[in-house]
Amino acid sequence: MQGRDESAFSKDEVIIQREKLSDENLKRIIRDMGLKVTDQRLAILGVLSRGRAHVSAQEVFENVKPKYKEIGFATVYRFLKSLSEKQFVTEVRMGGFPARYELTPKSHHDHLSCSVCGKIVEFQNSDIERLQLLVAKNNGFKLTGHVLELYGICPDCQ
Amino acid sequence: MQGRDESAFSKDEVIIQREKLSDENLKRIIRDMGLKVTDQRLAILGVLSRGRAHVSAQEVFENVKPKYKEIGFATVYRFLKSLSEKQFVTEVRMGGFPARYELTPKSHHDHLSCSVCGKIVEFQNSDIERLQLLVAKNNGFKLTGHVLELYGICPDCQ
DNA sequence: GTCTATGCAAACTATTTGCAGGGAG
DNA sequence: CTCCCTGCAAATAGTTTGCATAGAC
Repeated sequence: MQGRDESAFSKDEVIIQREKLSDENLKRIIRDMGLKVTDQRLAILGVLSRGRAHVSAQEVFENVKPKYKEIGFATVYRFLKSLSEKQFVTEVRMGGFPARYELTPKSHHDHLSCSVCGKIVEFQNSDIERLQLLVAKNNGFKLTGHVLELYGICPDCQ
Repeated sequence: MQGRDESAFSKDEVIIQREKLSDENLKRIIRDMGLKVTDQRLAILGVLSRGRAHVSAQEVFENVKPKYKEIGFATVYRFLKSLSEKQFVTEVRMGGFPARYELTPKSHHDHLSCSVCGKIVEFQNSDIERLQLLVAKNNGFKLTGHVLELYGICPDCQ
């Protein structure tokens, strides 16, 4: 999808290591939430853990449907909501696009998203993080968190 | 609201000047967009320029209604959209909440807010802006905007 | 007078909820 | 066997669009 050579590879861009979760892991996550293990829930979690990060409910639905043709949107939304509430997944909303979901990453990162197609790229930049701390300190604040979302037009949409 | 002395004043912090727009100014804005001047449009712009920053379409509607009881949501949305497209207002979407609109500030700024008392400090930091551009460029994106919100605990609340 | 803007209602998109039956523990 | 979970359909919230009329220029 990206005819980009090594030299152009940004130091900021990160390929987040999403853990490969075994079926047993998935089941434990569900049980830890105090919920029952069902095929649908396993399938939804499977999509989140195996597939591309940042999937919309629609995409989850379409990925699960081949196996469980009778699954409904309600099931997808309801489970995604449970997962969000329990912090197992993070809901990312950008622009007017449908929410996208990712397994809550171990390592912090920010998002760069395309305002045309909605594609999301993750990045980390320690210089920005450091400057944020500085701004907070200069204002006497103790920094506890931040949201940094960059909007732009991706190479494919330009 | 700020029992703080001069020495603690950060170089990053800015007090945003929100311009007081006269009726003539409002009309000019509308004409400059190549649109016709109507009472409804003046009223909508008036709400944006006089009231609190970051109003939702709903709030604009409610503020205009007393004067123009027959106004419809469509008019509000349509004009807000025109204003956004022409960059006269900026659309801010956070979480799953309805979009909020503010007259595009002359000087760009970000927010540092206290998670205890809710106080908001606006700041500018050109180093961070520069780094953001770099991140976008490294990923082949054309940067069009960003949201940077820092959360922390202010001096008074620590 | 011409063409844009408006109000209304209906359409649309993303998401949530009510309900009766189905399945996990 | 008991609830929780599911699918379906209907409901909701925010926003957009189609259309006939009203109004700006």
